[in-house]
Amino acid sequence: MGFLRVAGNRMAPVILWFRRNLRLRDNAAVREAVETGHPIIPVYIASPDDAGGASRWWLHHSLAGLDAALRTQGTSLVIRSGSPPQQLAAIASATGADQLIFARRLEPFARSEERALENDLGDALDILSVDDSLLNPPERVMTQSATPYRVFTPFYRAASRLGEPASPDNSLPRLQAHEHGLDSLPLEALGLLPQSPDWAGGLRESWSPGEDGALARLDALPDAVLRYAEHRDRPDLDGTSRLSPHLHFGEISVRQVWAAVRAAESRGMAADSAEALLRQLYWRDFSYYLLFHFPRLPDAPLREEFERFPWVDDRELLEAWQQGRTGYPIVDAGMRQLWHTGWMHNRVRMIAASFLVKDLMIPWQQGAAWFLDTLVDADLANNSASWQWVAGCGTDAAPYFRIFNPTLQGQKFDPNGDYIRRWVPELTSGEVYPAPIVDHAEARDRALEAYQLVKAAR
DNA sequence: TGAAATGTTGGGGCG
DNA sequence: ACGCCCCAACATTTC
Repeated sequence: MGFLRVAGNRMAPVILWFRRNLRLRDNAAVREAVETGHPIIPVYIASPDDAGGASRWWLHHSLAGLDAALRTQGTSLVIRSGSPPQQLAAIASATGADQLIFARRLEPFARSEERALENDLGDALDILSVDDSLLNPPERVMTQSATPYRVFTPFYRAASRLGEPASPDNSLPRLQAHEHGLDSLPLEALGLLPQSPDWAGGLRESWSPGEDGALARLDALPDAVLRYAEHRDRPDLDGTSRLSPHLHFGEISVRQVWAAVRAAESRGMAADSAEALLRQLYWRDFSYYLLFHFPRLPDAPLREEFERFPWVDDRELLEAWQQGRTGYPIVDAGMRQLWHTGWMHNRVRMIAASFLVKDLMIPWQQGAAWFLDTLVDADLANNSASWQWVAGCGTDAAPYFRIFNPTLQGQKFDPNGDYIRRWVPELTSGEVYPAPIVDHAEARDRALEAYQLVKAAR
């Protein structure tokens, strides 16, 4: 494309629509916008999935960080709410912009947004959507018979054969500002922060949202996950990357994470740890892949026979689980860590989820909804795929009869009890701790019995 | 990226 | 010395 810097700069501006890619470095949409040589109007439009209390808190700070970074370059983020086609059309007609650039998203509502955009604005605007969020776009990994994979391992093999991702471009791009005079909502107007009460104290202590915070976490990666293969299942040890919320909001790219792992490997991180960590990135790809190919993933079981599973709708038990008073220390510790910090160790997520779905037989969708509301890394694809996996109704092999014993899991993965004592202080303080709300052995039998109905219906 | 039930083996106590 | 039993350790099967 010709690059002409016209005196006085009368070139039509480009709209750069930020979505779940709230960073400047190694951002394909930013790169495309910069390469046009045209002035850029950075835009964010409040979206229906700006949902979930903890996630909204994060989003506020991530947007604030992006806006601050843009302001150091003499521009700023135009913040709107409403339907993207309407808002973007209004911006285009007010500024004479003739091009729109954004990173593609894979969630069902986002895809229909993008279709509407193409329909409504495709004639007036040159629309460029780029693949940027995954190692591989979801269409690229298919079976021989051109159907989507349903099981992780074959997916992983096929995706790995496509090679490693490109090296990230970690330089800070320069965005040419455009004098647009557009209205922008103050960030506060989006109402993303908790008001009264302000429950975000634990979140503030635990996290630094935004691209700077993400890069700091990435810098800490080599130390944090040096022994990932041995430590990743130990909630008492702090051996995971804690990158999930940064990745969810696109404050860093998957390529940057990949490169950081490879770099750590070349400086002494064991190969098995590096591989295990990279494998997690493929799990993330797989979740989005499943959501793309099976858009009902968030609400309907992929194994249809589970529609007849006799789930129990019990508000009191659900609340006991949510509030961390099930009487099972490892479960309660996890649920309290979640409530306090907006995050839960992955091993404990599996244990807590298994308890809800199998011991209490409460529908997995209710657990998924709670996680979406309380996790700072709340992510429709990862959350839906993981809950279906735990519930045994997903495509992957996690048979329903695999039932976690919360006591054994605690002994195995929190052998000294450090984790449970940290989050359930009454265990040591002598305060009253609830008796188990169900007997695990009985609950297990009941769940297996219920599973017979599903099997018989198959 | 389970756990419990059931089966098998082998060492050691003991009559 | 030998067979019998107990039971822990490990393996396999089942849910």
